[in-house]
Amino acid sequence: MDKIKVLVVDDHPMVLEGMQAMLSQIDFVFIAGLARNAYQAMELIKADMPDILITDISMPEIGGVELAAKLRKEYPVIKIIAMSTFNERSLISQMVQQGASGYLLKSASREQIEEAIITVNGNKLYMSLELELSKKEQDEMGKVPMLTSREKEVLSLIAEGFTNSQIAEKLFVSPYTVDSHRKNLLTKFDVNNTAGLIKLAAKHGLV
Amino acid sequence: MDKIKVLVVDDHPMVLEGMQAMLSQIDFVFIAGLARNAYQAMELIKADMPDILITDISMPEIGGVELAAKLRKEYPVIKIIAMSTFNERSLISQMVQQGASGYLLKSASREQIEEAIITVNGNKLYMSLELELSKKEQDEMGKVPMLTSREKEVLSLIAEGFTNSQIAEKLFVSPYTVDSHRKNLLTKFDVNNTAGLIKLAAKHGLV
DNA sequence: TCATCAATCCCTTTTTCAGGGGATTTTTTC
DNA sequence: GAAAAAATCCCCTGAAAAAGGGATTGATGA
Repeated sequence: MDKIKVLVVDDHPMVLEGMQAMLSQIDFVFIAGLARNAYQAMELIKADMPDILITDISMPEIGGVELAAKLRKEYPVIKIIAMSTFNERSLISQMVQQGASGYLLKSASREQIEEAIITVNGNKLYMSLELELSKKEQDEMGKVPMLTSREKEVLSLIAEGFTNSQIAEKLFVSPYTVDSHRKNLLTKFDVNNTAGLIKLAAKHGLV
Repeated sequence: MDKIKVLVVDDHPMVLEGMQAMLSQIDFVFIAGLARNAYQAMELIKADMPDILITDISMPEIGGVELAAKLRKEYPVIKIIAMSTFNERSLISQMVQQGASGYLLKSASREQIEEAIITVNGNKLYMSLELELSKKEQDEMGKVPMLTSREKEVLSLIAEGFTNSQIAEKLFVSPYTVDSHRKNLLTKFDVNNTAGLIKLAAKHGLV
């Protein structure tokens, strides 16, 4: 078969170099280019359409999520593999929503990268093993209730250390209201104190 | 002059490959070896003493801090450059205490790595530019009081969501004692509630 | 040896939070 | 247009945390 054309986007030179080194060890992969940001990536795509784009999630200016959104509209053929460090798991769902077909951790081995490329090229979803760890975690992900927009606001203010009445002032509502939101969060997510709420905020990328 | 012998330790293959690629572009550097963990590193050091060791801070089993401590005792001649991602800044002081002469971010460019090696080889301290950002931050770092070992224990338990009396049980002390530690933390670090304490715990890598 | 500091323990008052119960009004959604 | 969901507001109780005070022991170090 033809070689699979892969484009890599990451703002860290070390990751870019590492990716290049590892991809060049895979014989069915052709490195279509290396980009340090979304703009460069768009140019390279225009010049030479890749089959797969491997992109970091968090980059300055235009992040991976935005880039994926753009590509889905303009070049829906390109498959996207998102890359992130361990501590950015909360962004997975966002990325998948934006049409990413794969998810790699930056701690991935050459074998995992290879597997991801093959899987995604075969129009299947690839999830890094470390990501789909325990069934428990998956279940938890599945049953995580949605945060309403107001709850997000309140939760992030709680995480910043404001008291109910301070939050009430900021949002121009009664302290009772804020307390209601707080209590809803406690019951909805089955935690029982502020510490739990802050963990929650972290999980949802509100800190 | 002779080439500088550099050994790299990191558990992420991608970083290792990236480092190798970038270091091989520096003509005065000889790559003494690449290790995926502290054990491998110790073996490679025994076989062929490097001038400089570049090590990740957070690795499974034996972390960079422990490795640095070991090397300082057994091979005090080896200079150490610590490497970390952005979000592990709190560990800098620990690393420097353990004798690290340099600090690099994983987002470093080839030029920065080169500079770090030259600086450290000349027996000077190298700090990544991004790390010495604002004076404000540095000042804050400077005036951050130390955590005693007991305070660390208490703080991490607070961050896990335990109440004072639960913590008291775990540590076999009176709830009053736990409360004292809590109050000391609040005043020492100038925060005023649990949310602030948890941020603190995060800053110190206790979560 | 004296001072300092970590770690321990005790008490009180005020504020905030957790958990329980409701109710009303918008805003979505079917 | 009716039903469901989100956002708002209110009250009460008991538990926990915040903020203030102080005291004792033991180790460390100047």
